[in-house]
Amino acid sequence: MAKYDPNLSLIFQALSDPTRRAMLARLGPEGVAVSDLARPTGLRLPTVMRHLSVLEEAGLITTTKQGRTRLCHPVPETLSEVHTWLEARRREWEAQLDRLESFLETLEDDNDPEPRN
Amino acid sequence: MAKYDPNLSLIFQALSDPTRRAMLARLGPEGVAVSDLARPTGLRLPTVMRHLSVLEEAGLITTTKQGRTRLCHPVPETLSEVHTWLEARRREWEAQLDRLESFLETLEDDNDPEPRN
DNA sequence: AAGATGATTAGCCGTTTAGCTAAGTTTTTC
DNA sequence: GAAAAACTTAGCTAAACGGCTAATCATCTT
Repeated sequence: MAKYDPNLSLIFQALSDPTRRAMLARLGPEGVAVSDLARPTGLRLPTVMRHLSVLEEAGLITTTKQGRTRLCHPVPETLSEVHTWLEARRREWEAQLDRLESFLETLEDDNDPEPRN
Repeated sequence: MAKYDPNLSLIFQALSDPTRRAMLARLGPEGVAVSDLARPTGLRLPTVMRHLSVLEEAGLITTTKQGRTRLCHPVPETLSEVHTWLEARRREWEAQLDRLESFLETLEDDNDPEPRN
């Protein structure tokens, strides 16, 4: 089933850098060339290459070579892995919220004589 | 509106460590003591404290002192910030998929007269 | 064929990270 | 009131990170 290793550590690590997040946000339909991704960052090309390889190893992008330029494409499926983990935590933590809410409601019951259903 | 700085870098950085993710997954309704979080990790207490302070600075947990023990509580709202960012990327990247799909369909029409299922 | 353009490799450098030990501090508990 | 329990602080180390330059490779363009 799981065709690729989710490796959340690599993914989160990749996402933890603002430059890399900005690059992901600039990705578009046709694929974006390395130089075009580099330009707005103000960083040198080797530095940008490093960022891109981090993103690629995390599975967040794929790249293809066309002539002398390399195009970068987003990989949405990898974000799903993050989403899955997030939702798992949220569900686990909701139990706490539910209990907190009912606790707060009992407080309201003390102050508020309205009937309950 | 935004009452606190989302600081996605801190959040993703905090989530990039498997030990920290495991600790988050062990958080429960009543709050969990530092020692109880430490035990299954096999790490020394100062190391665990470091991890917890990273999580706290990222806004992923809050801690309260009760006597000599410190209890750790999850902060679900912070996960929402991540969720928001993720969904933004997914929406942006979907445009690509839609265009790619229709592009592929045009190819199929050209090359392959067989019906598709 | 030469030069420009885009990417890549190798390697340096200061900072941050994740672990540790050793030595506190503060609250129980006996 | 002494010892145990639970955390805390200070400080060490090796490895990883994020930036850089310099030099090289590969592909257009003229």
